[in-house]
Amino acid sequence: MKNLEISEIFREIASILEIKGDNPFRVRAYERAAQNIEGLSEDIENYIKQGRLSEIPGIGKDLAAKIVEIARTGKLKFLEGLKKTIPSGLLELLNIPSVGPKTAKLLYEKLKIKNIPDLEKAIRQDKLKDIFGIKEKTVENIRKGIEILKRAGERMSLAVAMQAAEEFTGVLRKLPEVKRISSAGSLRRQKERVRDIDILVVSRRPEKVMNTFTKIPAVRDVLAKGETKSSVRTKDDVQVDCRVVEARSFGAALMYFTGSKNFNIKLRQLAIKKGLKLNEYGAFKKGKFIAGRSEEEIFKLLDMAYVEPELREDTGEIELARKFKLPHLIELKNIKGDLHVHSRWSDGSNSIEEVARACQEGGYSYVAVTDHSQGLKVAGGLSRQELKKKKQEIDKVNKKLKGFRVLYGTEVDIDSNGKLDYPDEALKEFDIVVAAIHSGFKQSKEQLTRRLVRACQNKYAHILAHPTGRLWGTRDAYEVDLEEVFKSAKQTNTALEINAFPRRLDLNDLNCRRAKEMGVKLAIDTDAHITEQLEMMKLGISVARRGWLSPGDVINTLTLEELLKAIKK
DNA sequence: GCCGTTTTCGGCCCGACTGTTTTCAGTCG
Repeated sequence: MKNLEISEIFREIASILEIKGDNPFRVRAYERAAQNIEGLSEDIENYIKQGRLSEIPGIGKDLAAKIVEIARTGKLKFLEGLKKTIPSGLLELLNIPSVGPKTAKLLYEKLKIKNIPDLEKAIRQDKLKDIFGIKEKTVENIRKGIEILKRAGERMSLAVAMQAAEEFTGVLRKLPEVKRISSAGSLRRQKERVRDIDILVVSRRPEKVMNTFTKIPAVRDVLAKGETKSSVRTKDDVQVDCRVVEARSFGAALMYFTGSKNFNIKLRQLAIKKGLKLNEYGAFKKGKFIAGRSEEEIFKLLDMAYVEPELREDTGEIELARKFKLPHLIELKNIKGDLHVHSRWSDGSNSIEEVARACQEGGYSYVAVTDHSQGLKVAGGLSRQELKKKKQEIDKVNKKLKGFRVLYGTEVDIDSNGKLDYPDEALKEFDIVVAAIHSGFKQSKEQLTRRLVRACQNKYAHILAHPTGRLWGTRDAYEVDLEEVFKSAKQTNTALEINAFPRRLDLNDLNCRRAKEMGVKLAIDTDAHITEQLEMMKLGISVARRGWLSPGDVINTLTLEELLKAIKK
């Protein structure tokens, strides 16, 4: 996949052109192209091979040629040339909050500042104030910005963002002045990583809300405080923005604040074509307010279907919404069971009965207890002897429980050649076989692909778990030809997993969408090792929704009888 | 640099907040 490589290059070009003061629309063209390529669910090499590059929005003749050049040579002459025109460190200045292209350029031209260390030195020597237009406050903001940049590591996970947001909405919701409140931004779009948190409030007393908001205990710095909009940074280095609007603007503001940016831009363009103006206060015709109270109202006005927040990335959803052909997205309540859960039999913490009762209380009608296989000693993998005892325990629990079924399962290891860790005569005894790679991540792409394909071809393997092996913060996805795996999964009726474990979320949203396009069935599982982790199903649902999945694409939305029929190979 | 139900040229989403200014440019989302 060259998709990310290409979008990185286009982003870099955009940054350089911006500093150089090039046509801002040209800059945006590169940014837009970068974003659209990043959002593709399909390998861009397929587009090249089939001459379909111009189908990608924002890709014209010129950018198409550049994409081909990068794919062929791994480089782009245009960028190499551009890089020579400015010092390489200058781009990193743009990462400093409050420093944009104009300031970066100014710093370079007046003080020959080429990178962040230069800038820090200049601040220490009090040289910035020599520049016309820069005074005490600006220097202070830049100094703080550098600090923030150094502290702020990566984006936070969706799970952490949900919690952080609750710290703020929980307090604000209790104010009598707050009529409505919602989180927005990438959190509402349920992206797997979130940079900052946006909160939208309806109130007639914005000053009260702003005062409370900026004084919430978690706040360390107030970055900006206005009449209707404020930004703070928490002690955990999370930026939180809060905006107050009137009730009649709630829908318009929610839409605007939810984004994505490209989605908003396209909708506003659509509005213009219809003789309307769309902003965060509403839709206006000749300056007169005509809609804005709810998002639904605005979509209706634009002659399109409601677009779920998770789809708002401008990757084809707007066009489908205008034809009223959007997929009906899966919801948490559609899930009837978890097909990948560990018990005390291997490395889990609960008995089978505890797992079963927790699942039943959660509203499920089945769960597959899938402990590790014999080869995975570190995780307490089960010998064939132990399997027999485990099966007996499951039978016992099943007799006890009414209206619920524990499925006899395993998470069987896929060895370095693609063979499964139990022989077929053991595998065929299981109700559910989940197969997964746990070692040999550094093998070649061909080897890894072959392993997964061979696992699909096993007659008794029902699900491929965490198919790309990524563990956020620990290791990247291993090299694997997913298109090949998808093809094989489709042919052999093997489902691929969306592992809902917060550090995994594997498959991710884009891969998930591609899998669906190729006709592959998915399973959303938590891989829970203690019953509390069963809750993580909601994160898997987020991925699935961002991956355009409907209930029909996911096998664990089926009833027990349907499921057991559907997984037969 | 892209794009076309006004256009193949001339547009390109829109507004809040800040700092340094006496009316606005820069940054951000």
